Amino acid sequence: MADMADLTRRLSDAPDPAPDGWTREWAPVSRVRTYELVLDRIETQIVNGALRAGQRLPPERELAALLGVSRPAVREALRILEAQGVVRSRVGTGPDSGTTIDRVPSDALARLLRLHVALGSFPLDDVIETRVALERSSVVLACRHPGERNLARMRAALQAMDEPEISREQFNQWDTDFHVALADAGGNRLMSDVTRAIRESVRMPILATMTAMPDTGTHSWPRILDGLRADHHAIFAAVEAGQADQAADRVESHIRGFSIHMAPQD
Amino acid sequence: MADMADLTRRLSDAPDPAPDGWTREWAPVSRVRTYELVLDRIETQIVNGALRAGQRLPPERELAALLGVSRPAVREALRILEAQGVVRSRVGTGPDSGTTIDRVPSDALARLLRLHVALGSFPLDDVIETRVALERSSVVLACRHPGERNLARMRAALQAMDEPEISREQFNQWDTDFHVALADAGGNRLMSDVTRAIRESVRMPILATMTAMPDTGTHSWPRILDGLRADHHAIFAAVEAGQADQAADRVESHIRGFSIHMAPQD
DNA sequence: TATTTCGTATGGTCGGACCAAACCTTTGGG
DNA sequence: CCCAAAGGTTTGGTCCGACCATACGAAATA
Repeated sequence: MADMADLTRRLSDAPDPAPDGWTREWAPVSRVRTYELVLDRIETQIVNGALRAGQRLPPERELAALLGVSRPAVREALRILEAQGVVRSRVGTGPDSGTTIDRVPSDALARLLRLHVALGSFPLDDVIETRVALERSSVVLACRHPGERNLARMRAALQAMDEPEISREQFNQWDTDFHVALADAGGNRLMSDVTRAIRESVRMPILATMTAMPDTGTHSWPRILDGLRADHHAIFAAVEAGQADQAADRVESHIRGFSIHMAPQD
Repeated sequence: MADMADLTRRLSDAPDPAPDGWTREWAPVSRVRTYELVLDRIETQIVNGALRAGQRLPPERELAALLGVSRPAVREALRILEAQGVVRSRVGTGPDSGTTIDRVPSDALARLLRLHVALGSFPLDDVIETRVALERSSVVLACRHPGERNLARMRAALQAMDEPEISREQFNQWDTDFHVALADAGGNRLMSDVTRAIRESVRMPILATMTAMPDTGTHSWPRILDGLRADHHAIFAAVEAGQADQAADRVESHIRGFSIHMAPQD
């Protein structure tokens, strides 16, 4: 509990900042919601380094009492931290029980981007452009030390995507796996997490584009499919051979090549 | 309310998926928390496109009744969406009141990354590497259409950083502004938001590094400061002149050059 | 008509209660 | 003495109901 010292000051002790020249009673009421105060307090501790991965927070009831707020307020703050992959709550009395700091950012990132891509917070072209930048860098890193495990994942995805009767859904799934493995092979956790989040966030738009493709003709799905397969094999070959520049260029043209078929957002 | 059709099915109506061969009563109890069900329901509507930016959600009480859950459960889900910049809640009765869908991802991204960088979810080297990749791309884009407004922000930051007696804190602040303006000038919202989030997430580590620098000697703060100033002016000149490759290289060497002074994470 | 007042819808906050899970302790039998 | 069963304790999960504060809109009033 020594590290929790800052949590023991009641939130109400923090004086409201009164704007210059205004009397205290005419100062704007605190429109800061209670859970935000709790959140700020915990986040400050984390940024200060007082709270570290693996550490336990006080029980909800105790925390609420310490901060002078209600349990729902504490819970709302903890829910947010949990959704951010910063905290994990477990019932019971064991050493793993209660609320502890843990760091699992990738799902949180993916959720966040998925929602905002769906909402159109980011133009699709911007997402594509960012994806190109990140996957280029990832693949360059991957060419140095790909790691047999990630290479195996890519091989499995390649083989699955070569299946003659593969559906668009299945292809899309394996394509995601391929690119995620590629990003992981780069060995950069942040780049990999963001890349995975972006790839997953465009999964639905990509699937919609694939589904809209006709079964015959120049821009038919079978033709596109063959092109994508060839792209993947070429990218993989370049990575395996350690040809960074070539791999990066192939990834870029692969992504851009498909994206021209995607309709702009409504 | 037509769009809310899917929200009118009570959550309890969804049958628990019983594992194959297991009788219903021996099936594992739902360890899925109630707020997650609410969250999934709303997120699905967003991804499906049934809920769009600007639309209003039903009042909390009504939503709770519709879904057959308690108001705290609904509130926890809404708090998470609010922390993700997906939703905004306002009291009152006006047209802007209640909970509406709005999209402000940048703060949410920044918060998320800041916490995870502080927690060491990402090695500092990975953060630097990602920052290089994104800022290189940003600056290349910025060279095409910088936009007078962002150029002006950069000029202001440059001027402020040239102040002879500037403190490390102030310099760090203006440096952040400079890089954020640079990212904005690229015109790519996602890249800009992620870049800003990353730059802000390393603000504290960078400040700590600056503060640890001695006042005299080869690696003293005054010398480093002069180098950083020169870097910024060179980057700005390249952007203004539209020399994309040069600008990108200068940004990269600027970031890497300082990062070698940063201690690895504990 | 303009202004004030009051009602109403809505989120914000709280306290309390009970449940369920998980571990720990005690108890009792062998 | 050991081990299994039973019960206790801690902790998060869920819900209910109440009350407050805000902001708008409608009704009453000058």
